[in-house]
Amino acid sequence: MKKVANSSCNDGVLLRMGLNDNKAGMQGLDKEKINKIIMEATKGSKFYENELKKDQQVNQRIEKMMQLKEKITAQQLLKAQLQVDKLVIELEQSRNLNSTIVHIDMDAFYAAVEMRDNPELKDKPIAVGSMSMLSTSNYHARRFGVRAAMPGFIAKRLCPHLTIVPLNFEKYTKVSKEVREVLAEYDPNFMPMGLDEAYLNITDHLEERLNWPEDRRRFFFNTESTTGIDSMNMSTNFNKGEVSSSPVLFEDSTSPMDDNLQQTDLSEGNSVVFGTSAEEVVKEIRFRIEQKTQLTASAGIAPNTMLAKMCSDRNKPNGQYRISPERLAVLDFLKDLPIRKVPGIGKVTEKMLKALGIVTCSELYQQRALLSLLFSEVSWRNFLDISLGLGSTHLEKDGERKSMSTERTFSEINTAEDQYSLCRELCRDLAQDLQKEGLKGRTVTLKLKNVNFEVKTRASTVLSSVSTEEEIFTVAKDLLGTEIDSVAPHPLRIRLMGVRVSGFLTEEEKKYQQKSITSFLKSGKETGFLRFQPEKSNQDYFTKNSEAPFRGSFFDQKRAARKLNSENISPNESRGKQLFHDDKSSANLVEETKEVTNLQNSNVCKIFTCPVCFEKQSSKNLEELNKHIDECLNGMCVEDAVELFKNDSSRENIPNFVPQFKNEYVDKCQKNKTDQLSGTDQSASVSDSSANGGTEKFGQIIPDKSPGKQQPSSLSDIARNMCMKQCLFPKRVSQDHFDKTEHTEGTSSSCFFETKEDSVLVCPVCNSEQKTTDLVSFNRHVDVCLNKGLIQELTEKDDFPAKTYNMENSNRVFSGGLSKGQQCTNPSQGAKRSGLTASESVSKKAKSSNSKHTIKMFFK
DNA sequence: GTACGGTAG
DNA sequence: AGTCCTACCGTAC
Repeated sequence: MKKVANSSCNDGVLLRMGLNDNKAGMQGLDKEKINKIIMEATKGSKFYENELKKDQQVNQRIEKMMQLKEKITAQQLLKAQLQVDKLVIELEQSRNLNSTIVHIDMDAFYAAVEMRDNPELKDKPIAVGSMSMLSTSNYHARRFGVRAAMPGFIAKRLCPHLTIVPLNFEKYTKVSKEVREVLAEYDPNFMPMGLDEAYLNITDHLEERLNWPEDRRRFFFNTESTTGIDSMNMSTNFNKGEVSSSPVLFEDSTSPMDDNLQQTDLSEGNSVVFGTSAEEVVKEIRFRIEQKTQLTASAGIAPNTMLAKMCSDRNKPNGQYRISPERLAVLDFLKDLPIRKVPGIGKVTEKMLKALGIVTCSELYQQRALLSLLFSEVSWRNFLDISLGLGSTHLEKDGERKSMSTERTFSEINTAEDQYSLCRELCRDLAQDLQKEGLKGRTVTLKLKNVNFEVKTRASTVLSSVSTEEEIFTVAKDLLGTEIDSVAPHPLRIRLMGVRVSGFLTEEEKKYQQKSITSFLKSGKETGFLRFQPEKSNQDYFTKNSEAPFRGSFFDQKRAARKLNSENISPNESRGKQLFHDDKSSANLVEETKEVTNLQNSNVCKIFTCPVCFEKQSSKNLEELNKHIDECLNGMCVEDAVELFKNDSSRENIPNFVPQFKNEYVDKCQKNKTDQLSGTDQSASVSDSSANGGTEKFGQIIPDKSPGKQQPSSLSDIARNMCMKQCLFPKRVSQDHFDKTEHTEGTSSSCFFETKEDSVLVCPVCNSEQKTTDLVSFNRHVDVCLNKGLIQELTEKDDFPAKTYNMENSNRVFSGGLSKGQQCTNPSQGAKRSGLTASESVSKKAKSSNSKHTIKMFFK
């Protein structure tokens, strides 16, 4: 369904939209007439103009390809031939003919259901859909060129008597369920593809069936006829191989059952016994479907899904076809098969291949060397599989959904006001759908189609996943705003808007989200996060850890020590170090403790300790980690900033010290401690701030502007605060930067303050001024203070806390800069992100190794 | 990560 | 008067 007519002609838009396989009939139109009418109806429309434009783009692609082809030398081709043929041999060796795959396809499904339920439609040409778009048509209507994916108003011109029935999905779903009940008996793991199609693997069934007594293969005709259709007559025809009594659908079709009927036992008058072959099984399935629903299905039987699908098309409607599981049978089937019949090859690919003289699958095989030079690896390997008749032999349950979207077409909307409210509506709908499935995603995509049918998509990925109307709209409205601005002062004239959410959290991340909240409440139970089970194949993770139980990171222990006022931290335990390691191939972030230093597995949830809240966090990637830190930083709000002094010499580069922060910090420290002990959920304040009108952008909470709250008065205030925070709590870093930075342990190299001489920092613990040239030594002092001398001796050793605060490491994980996708479009965000004024923030590091995006962002 | 296009149902 | 909606994948940057 919903497929435009196959086109064997590749020239022009007209024929693509027309009909090419019109069967001769008393009524109906011939191909030329149909195309003429379509052309008349379509010519001059914006739609048509856009079709022409797209067509030209395809032509350009073809042109490029042909130029490329011209440059190919005989030698290159020969070399390619050898390489490809080597692969062919491998592929042949792996050819698997042992499965029996069935593809079931309900005939003109929606239309058939409507006809079944309304006898008045029986003899009429009908289509299901609306004036603007048809989903499918019955075979009667198809003779007039009325097809799926054709607008109703054009169909009406082709066939003025056409009855257009509105869609009734509930009904189709119900019928589909009935069909599926039958299918499940042959393969409990069958794979539905939409409402009207399914793949089955009947290999096991066939084997079992051999031992079945005849009675188990006997089925009775349904003698109750609740509708106007004479089901008895249908069934009789079914067995005799006569034309089906569904004349409306199949008036001019040949009998579906006139071949291979030998095995079907016509014994009793009201029952049939089916044989044990694959054909018989599929006949049985189709028989049962028809008895149950009064609808017919077509089917294909083959050794893999691709072939099965092509087979089901062969004797449509109400027919079936089988490719026997032999290599030659497969190749014979493909020999003259037009490539357009292959699932996955659409009109564009067809046209491109036609330009290379490839129309049939055997030609596809003949040109394999050339194709390997003109197309991407994925593409030409796919072509090769097709031409060899290779496909998947098992039915994979389709995995987790990857995106969810909603979009709407309407008559022109051109005022920003309407567009925003429409956008909100879409977000509301989408949020509802998302919540139904309990999904949250990080990427929001806005889709727009202007009145010229040009489509645009604009996406934005935020750090904390979204699912509510408000959250989605916050992102979507920005994207929309940018588009409106981009055409200003002209109005944005659109005919479609859509919103999509993707980048869903994995199950583990969902659990993590909940855990991270409860963990705050639990105030840091050591084992909390270890319940984050790594996925399978991570046995060694636990084996290693079972010998030396995870003790928590350095910070964690400190916090625990402080809280419990314990004096029993052994040096060994305290030496657990926190460092970050990036496994580029898996793009995962690893916090390695002594115990898990060699951990390489990519699927493991890594544990780290948040330098802000000191909670252990489990995370699979950098974004997640940074998100948490963002939330913590914001949760503590700007008052938590640490003071920073700068000597007069460089005062112009560093914000002035703001005295009030000093005492506030200390107070806040106390408060945090109490909060944690009393179970106050700090993260709650983060979400609250957005609920209270603070807006969340790019995963960061923009400070609540509500009156009564102490606000940093200006951008520079925010920047200063962030700058201060950055001293104590190294900020985030982009993955890019992270990847590019070398991972040299222990070398405390550049940090923001290293480049400036004689910084004076105030220790947040003892409140004394510390003159320092680098953060490492300052951090060391803080550590010492925190531990009240307990661990002091350790600080003398080289490998200790330096790593904890090591800017080399911290830089990667926390320090300034954005990844490409997080570029700020608005200067205040940019400032907030970077945490520094422009001139300040372009440190040596940023200049040299962070991408230009960062720099650009700084100066926005 | 973003933008766009191809494909299918 | 007038040409859908949802989802996935691949490619290029």
